[in-house]
Amino acid sequence: MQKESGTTSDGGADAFAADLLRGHTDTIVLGVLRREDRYGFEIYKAIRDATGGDYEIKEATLYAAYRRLVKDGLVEAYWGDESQGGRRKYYRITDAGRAVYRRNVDAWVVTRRTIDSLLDLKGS
Amino acid sequence: MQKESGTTSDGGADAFAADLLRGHTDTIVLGVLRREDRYGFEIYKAIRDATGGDYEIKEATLYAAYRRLVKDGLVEAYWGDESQGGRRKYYRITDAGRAVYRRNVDAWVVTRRTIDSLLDLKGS
DNA sequence: GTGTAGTAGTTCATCAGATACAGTACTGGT
DNA sequence: ACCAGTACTGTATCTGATGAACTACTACAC
Repeated sequence: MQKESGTTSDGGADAFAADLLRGHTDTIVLGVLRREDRYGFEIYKAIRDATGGDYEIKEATLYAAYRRLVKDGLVEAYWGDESQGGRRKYYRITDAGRAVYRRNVDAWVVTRRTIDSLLDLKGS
Repeated sequence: MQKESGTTSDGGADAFAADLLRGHTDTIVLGVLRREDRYGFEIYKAIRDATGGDYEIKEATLYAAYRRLVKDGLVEAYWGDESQGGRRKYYRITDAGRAVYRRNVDAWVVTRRTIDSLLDLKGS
């Protein structure tokens, strides 16, 4: 994508979308998987619905996150036997994944407080 | 299977630092400049102190942000006349900058709520 | 006088996450 | 048959954050 002479302050009206979630994707996925196993597209839809259209974490972003999480041993993948040709790859959170999830939630709380204080959003 | 990300056996413990602030840097800088003009290193110190060591936005990151903000017309830069060789480059937020700041704060509130709900953090 | 540390600013190469885009494959409705 | 939606994958590209190195001045010590 290009800037299109983006000096106009309006050019970036919707440009701040999902970059603000950057770095939190893995934690969000772990959060979804915390309760039960889900398959990839299901997680995508769950997040898409939960964000209510405000943000949308793109499929490619999520599948990259799955790959990362599997590589790091935080989730395990297995193919569901839909047997009608459906090929759903399910993900299960591991103990290591739960530990990282808890740690990342703590980190998120700190992050939230940090940004709030930097933006002076205590009670105003 | 394995958890260690492979790069460093122990480095993962606190490796989640400032990437979580990613995308918010510009807004944070605008937030600092909202009240009064500041020079680069001063902003750096202000943020470093405000984060209390939890995170630290690196100098290079901030100077890159200043460049970006100036390029986009959200802040203006001018040299302070310290006249003792001191070379402090001050930054002043523009009207466009204030507008973007307000918009980004709104976006942050949505982001915060979004992540909170995805992590199921209603009341913690 | 030299050394060292802190202040202040800048440039550059590199990394990693997010995304656009393209592709494969199956299913259900018209 | 066609098309939209489901479901998964791969790759190229963009951007922000960072490490590292650099210039330059001041202050304090030895």
